Amino acid sequence: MILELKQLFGNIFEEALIHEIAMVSTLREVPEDYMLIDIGEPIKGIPLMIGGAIKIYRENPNGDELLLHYIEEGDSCTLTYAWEMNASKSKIRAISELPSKLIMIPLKQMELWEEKFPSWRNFLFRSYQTRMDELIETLDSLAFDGLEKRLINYLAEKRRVNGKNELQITHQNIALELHSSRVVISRLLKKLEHLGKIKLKRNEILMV
DNA sequence: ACATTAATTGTGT
DNA sequence: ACACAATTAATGT
Repeated sequence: MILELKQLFGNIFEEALIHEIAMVSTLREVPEDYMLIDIGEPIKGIPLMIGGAIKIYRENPNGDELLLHYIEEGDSCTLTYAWEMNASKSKIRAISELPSKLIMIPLKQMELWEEKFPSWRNFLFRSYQTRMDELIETLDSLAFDGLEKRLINYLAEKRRVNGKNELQITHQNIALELHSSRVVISRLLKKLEHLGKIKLKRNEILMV
């Protein structure tokens, strides 16, 4: 685990911190499509992403979900940290998009580190900031963009995260993640296909 | 190989 | 949004 930590965080964290992290944390590897935490579950710790990608969802009381953003290697889920203080129940759902590797840090240690290691405070702060920026971005998109633009963004982001042009996904799934309906997504995708932006197959979308 | 069923996608109203 | 048709994949016999 020290190896992975040094690789990704060697420049950010001091040696002593890396060792402390390695002492108290556990390395987890999860397959694709694995739910790491669901809404309402108690938060056990904060993840440091080593590899892969995780989708973060929000859900309303009716059970409608909405994809908020991804976290990727080098990221942490600082949102969790922000509200872990008061309520220790998760307000989000996290599902792996790819097979992923992550280090789970128990909550207890983290407060100590804030005092002890400036680099840790820094990391939290920076991570927090980028996360907020991302959230604002998706919020803007929700508020001001039409569904078509959101769909295009979604596809582009998915291609980037997966690193390939063939996206294995059903229209129904896209509809759920964007909080739309299947029919609407199908129609928009068809339109995009006619525009030559994508090619549609069953269970797969080819980005051009 | 064939029939049946379920899941996914396309289209009209 | 709803209903239905068409297509494709999965499963059993």
